[in-house]
Amino acid sequence: MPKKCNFIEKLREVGLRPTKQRVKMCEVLYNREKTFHFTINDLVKLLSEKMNQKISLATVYNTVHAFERKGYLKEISIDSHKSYFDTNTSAHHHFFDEDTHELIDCDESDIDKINIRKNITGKKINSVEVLVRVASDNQTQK
Amino acid sequence: MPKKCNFIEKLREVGLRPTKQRVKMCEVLYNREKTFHFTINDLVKLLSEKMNQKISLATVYNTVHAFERKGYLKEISIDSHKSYFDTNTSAHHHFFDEDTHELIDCDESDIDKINIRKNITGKKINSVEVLVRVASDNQTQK
DNA sequence: ATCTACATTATAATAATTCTAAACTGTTGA
DNA sequence: TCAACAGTTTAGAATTATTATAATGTAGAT
Ligand SMILES: [Mn+2]
Ligand SMILES: [Mn+2]
Ligand SMILES: [Zn+2]
Ligand SMILES: [Zn+2]
Repeated sequence: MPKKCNFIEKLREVGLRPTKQRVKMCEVLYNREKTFHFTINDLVKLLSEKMNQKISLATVYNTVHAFERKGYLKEISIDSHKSYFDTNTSAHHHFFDEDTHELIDCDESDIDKINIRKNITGKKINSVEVLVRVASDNQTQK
Repeated sequence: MPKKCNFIEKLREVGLRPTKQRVKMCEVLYNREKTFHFTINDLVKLLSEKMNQKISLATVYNTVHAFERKGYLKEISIDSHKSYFDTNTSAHHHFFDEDTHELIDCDESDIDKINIRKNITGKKINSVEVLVRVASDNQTQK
């Protein structure tokens, strides 16, 4: 996604009408340095609090899924209880902080290339992703 | 878990009362060769159909979570929309068949040891797990 | 300006999961 | 042996995340 505000172009390119709700969502999601990991709830809060944009919950869901279909967002499974999304849509690895429930992207260099020795007959590999769960080091817990 | 039916002992060992519901669940979960990956729904179906045991849904949830707390089951995150559980409670890797939604355990030998080069300050690594998504090889789709 | 397909919205519906409170049962120890 | 208690089960209600519905609005083309 672009650095500044011509999300209108980008949306049109993939065949999504650049409505003001979608443009606002793009601004929240993509006007930032690093990739953004979020839940629907995070996003709704950001839209209503930071931006003063009231967008109906249904639209947020619709738009997130539209972006996902168009390759602007990727769903990440770390918690079976709610959906996390990621503005980094490539196959990549994560650290998951079990204290803060924060996801952190791994760089290429952080983890050696994974070598899969087994193959399932008649199946091709779509993705290989590593999840590294981390937690507080200090033994402050009883 | 044991091969035959002294689940009563095992349950007592971890401080769970060996009620008939729990013993039946143990039989369904652990009287099998390979590790078992399942959703709550799978389990309820197995209990009512194969075994002729009607167990309330609340009890199935309660018991699964009790087993999880006691280290008899582990929750697996592959799908943000429902919970999968695994009778293999060690940290291990999986293949996930995106056609059939089936989980398959990887053996030690299937994937080389993962080398993590990055570390998050103040955090220790709890687990490192790989998810390999696979799907049908034939290009039968449009 | 008009039209039309696509979007947005409030609201209802559904699905997974958890809570509640009453009835039940495994275990303990008199 | 058996009453008593704590832990367990249960049906059903409540909660939460998500999706569907159907009426209204709007972007983009003519
Ligand atoms: Mn989804
Ligand atoms: Mn859970
Ligand atoms: Zn990421
Ligand atoms: Zn497994």
